[in-house]
Amino acid sequence: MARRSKEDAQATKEAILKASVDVFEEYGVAKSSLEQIAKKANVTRGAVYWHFKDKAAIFSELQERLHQDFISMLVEGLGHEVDSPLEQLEKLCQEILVNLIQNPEQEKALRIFFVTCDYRGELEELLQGQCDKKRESMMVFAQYFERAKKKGQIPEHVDPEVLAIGLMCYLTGIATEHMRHPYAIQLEARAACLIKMFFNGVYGAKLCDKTSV
Amino acid sequence: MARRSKEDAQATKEAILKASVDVFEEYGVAKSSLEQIAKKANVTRGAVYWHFKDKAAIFSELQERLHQDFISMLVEGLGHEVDSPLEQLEKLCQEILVNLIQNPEQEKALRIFFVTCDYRGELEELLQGQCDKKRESMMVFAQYFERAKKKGQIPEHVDPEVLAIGLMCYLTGIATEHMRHPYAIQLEARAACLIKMFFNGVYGAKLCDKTSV
DNA sequence: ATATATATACATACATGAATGTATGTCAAG
DNA sequence: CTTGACATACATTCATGTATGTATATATAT
Repeated sequence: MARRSKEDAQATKEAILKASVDVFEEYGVAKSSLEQIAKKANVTRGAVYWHFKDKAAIFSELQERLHQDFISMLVEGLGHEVDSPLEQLEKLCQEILVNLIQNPEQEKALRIFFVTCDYRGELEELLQGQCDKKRESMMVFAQYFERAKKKGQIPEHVDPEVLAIGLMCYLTGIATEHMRHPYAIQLEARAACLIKMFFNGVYGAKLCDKTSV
Repeated sequence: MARRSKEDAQATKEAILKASVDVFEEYGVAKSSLEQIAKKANVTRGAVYWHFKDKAAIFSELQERLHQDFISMLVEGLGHEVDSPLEQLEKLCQEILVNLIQNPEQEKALRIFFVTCDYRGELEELLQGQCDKKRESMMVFAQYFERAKKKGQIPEHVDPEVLAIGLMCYLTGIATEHMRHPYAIQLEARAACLIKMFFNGVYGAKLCDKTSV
């Protein structure tokens, strides 16, 4: 039963990660046992403990990978200058949501980090990492708004950072609600509309500036 | 050591609920043991099992109470007709966030349901209840928008329900981000501004209607 | 009003199961 | 032949649920 070349080892590690996603999603991170994960990956707990220190280590690696994908998607758009950064960002946000609906693997992963996991205890330190990653994304958002401002598409007194924060909250709110109560908000039908609502506010001129309460 | 009149019993039940909030918040719902809760409430697990079937029952009662408070706060505003329902709702939303910051007990409770808890396993059925309650709140939101529409403050083709969904997502997004990463979004300073951003979008005329993609 | 019975409101003790981490065994790759 | 890549076995912890004990409050009968 024993085969263990370098590639084989890497393959079982991937299998463990993949199995973890499924198990985490089905039972919640806290209630998933390494035994369940091992079984789903067709290995024993011995293999799991060989590749990972503990459950938190598995979780951490999954988190790392997901955020990497997400951010690279955002940054890609920044690559080429465009006439209307706001429209570009709006499209991007729609794509993010559509992607979420159409890509079950990604949805599974996101669901784990936002819905089916709490960070108290062993995972607490990983929250800091998550916060940093979000900050990265937010700064990318802010760059879009910054560009729009330079083009005069956003009033001078508006702070791009606040816009970025608002957008981030809105997106995570939509995603979370969608994943927590799948049928409730009917995201497929309403994604574009919901995003548009937000950007209407951005285009508007009555936004408050940095110094307002 | 034993005193157990009707009122005493009620008091210990309250003590258990109060202790549960603290323990849940500190360790996460999944990792909290009834022993910890009992100790914090100065009783034994016997008392806990007397008043509640299991941990899920405690959680359920906490959830029930919180949503009740929240909804009654929303509905209260509906009581009196007002010139500008939109402004009224905007103020209400600001109040909700400010309340969140200033009322630590409420923040603790909310944190439990949004951040420090996952609903897989024993709590899964409670998600349905949560969904229903949110639906209630959303319908209240929708009523505000409906009124604004009747007054011609929102274009005819706009669906109040979508507005309500968007607002709900936005609010939960802000609350969740704030509680997950307390310092990150600086809610105290930005609450009003963030809310205003959203309502700018509502006042705008370019919103999509029910039939748009 | 007093005595008695019963249910209430817990505390204590016990049995069980599940998950964890580690220690050890094993076999093929390098 | 040594180390990497696991599988197996073991010891321990810990939470849960239940069973049992018990003192008091409250209802009931006298």
